[in-house]
Amino acid sequence: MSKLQPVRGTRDIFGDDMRRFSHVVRIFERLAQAYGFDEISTPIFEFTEVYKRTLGETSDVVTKEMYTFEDRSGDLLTLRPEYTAGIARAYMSGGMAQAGVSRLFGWGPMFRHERPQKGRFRQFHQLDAEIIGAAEPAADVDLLALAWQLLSDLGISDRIVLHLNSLGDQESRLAYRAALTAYFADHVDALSEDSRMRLQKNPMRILDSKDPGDRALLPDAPQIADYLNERSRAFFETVCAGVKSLGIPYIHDQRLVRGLDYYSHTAFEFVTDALGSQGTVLGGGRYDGLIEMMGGPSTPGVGWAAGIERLAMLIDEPPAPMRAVALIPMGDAAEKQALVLARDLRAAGLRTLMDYKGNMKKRLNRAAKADARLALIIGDEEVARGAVVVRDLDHSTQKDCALWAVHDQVRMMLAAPPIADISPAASRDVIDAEQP
RNA sequence: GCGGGCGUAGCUCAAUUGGUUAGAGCGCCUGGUUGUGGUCCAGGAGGUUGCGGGUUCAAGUCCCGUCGUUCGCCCCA
Repeated sequence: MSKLQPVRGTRDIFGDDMRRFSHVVRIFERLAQAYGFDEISTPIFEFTEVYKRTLGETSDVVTKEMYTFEDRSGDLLTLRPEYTAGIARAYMSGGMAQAGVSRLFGWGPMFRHERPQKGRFRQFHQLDAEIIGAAEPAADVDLLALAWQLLSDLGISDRIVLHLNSLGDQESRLAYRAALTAYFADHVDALSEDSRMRLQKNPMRILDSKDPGDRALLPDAPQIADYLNERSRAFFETVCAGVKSLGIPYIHDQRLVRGLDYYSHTAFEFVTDALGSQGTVLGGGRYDGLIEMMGGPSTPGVGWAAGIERLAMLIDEPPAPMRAVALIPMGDAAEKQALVLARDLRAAGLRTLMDYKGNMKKRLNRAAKADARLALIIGDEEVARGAVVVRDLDHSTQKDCALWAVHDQVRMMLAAPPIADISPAASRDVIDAEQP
């Protein structure tokens, strides 16, 4: 292999991968519109402070995963590792706060300097949906409904379960954190090395440790649910009730915590077992403290992000592109005519392929390989009498057609069932009936 | 950032205990067919065996490094 390779953890997306990718994005855009979200696009880099302040100094993203660099004017910039902080920043700098509740969606590349694995890249892409300015649990439910419908429309919801938890408000969280710290402090000797670090930085993360020793301590550990204050408990119950009425299957996963500092109340992940250890396909939660943390007015918010690559890996075959019409001009005069014909067919929205070289056999061959449905053959004879041969590549039938009637003829033949939809016997009949 | 597996043609894979000119299928190109495709037949192109070093008379094969990839840890989409 040559040195011309993409940077580690990045990749070119084309062919089947690109079709899957686009399909995911298209379904998302359509749904987000239906749910009343407005599209937003934010820069793929921000001042480093935007992420440092909001994600938490001790988070993995900030301590070891950011692509940070100094630009020519000496500003410290970071390629966005996630979408929410950038959108929150845009919300403030764009004066959206005056407009009341903002329902925003977007998608694009994210960058994290991690060890690549299946379903994990250094440049990856996320779908993102946020509701900023709504403090009500109904907003959380609304967002979960969008997420679930997305997974359903992609045809993958049967392989995915919603893990739902509440981290409570600030008060609840601090109380729980204190209790948790006290509990684990009594068992420091039994903790793994990683978890001893977590105990210092973010004790809640010990809860989702995979270390057997750590896990043995969990059954007796304090549970977040027992530390939720009345407000937080009511909030969570409303969210759960909404999820239930929507018929979204979920489990209350008390060990679900999120790595970023800005989360409160609702936290959730949609998880599949089909992607190895990268099972989370969509995740998010409520971040009531985020905007204040960034220096703005106290503003509630909820949101989620989904990995496009991970979703694309889970879906079945994406829809095939439109069957094409292939133009096969033979000779100079024919080529001129084909040029105009191609322009008109394309203007009419038909996928039209134009082949430039080779004998008829090769051109027909290429047309068939490109999955064209029809071939329009124009040679000197046809030019001379103002006609075109329209060949149905599925049925191996063809018709002579006057130039002025080509559009109608093409439409008619495209409307006929493709070969896949008719029985072999019927296909033979057609050929017998129409083959010259 | 840490640990394990794997890198041979565009793709999927062969190549005996280290042995001489690294093969096959698929795909691609050309011809058989001067204007009729998918089948068939014949031919062709395509490789610094990821890269670098080492051991050896001899390395695709063994050793070291490196890059990539993959699985797990960490964490997440």
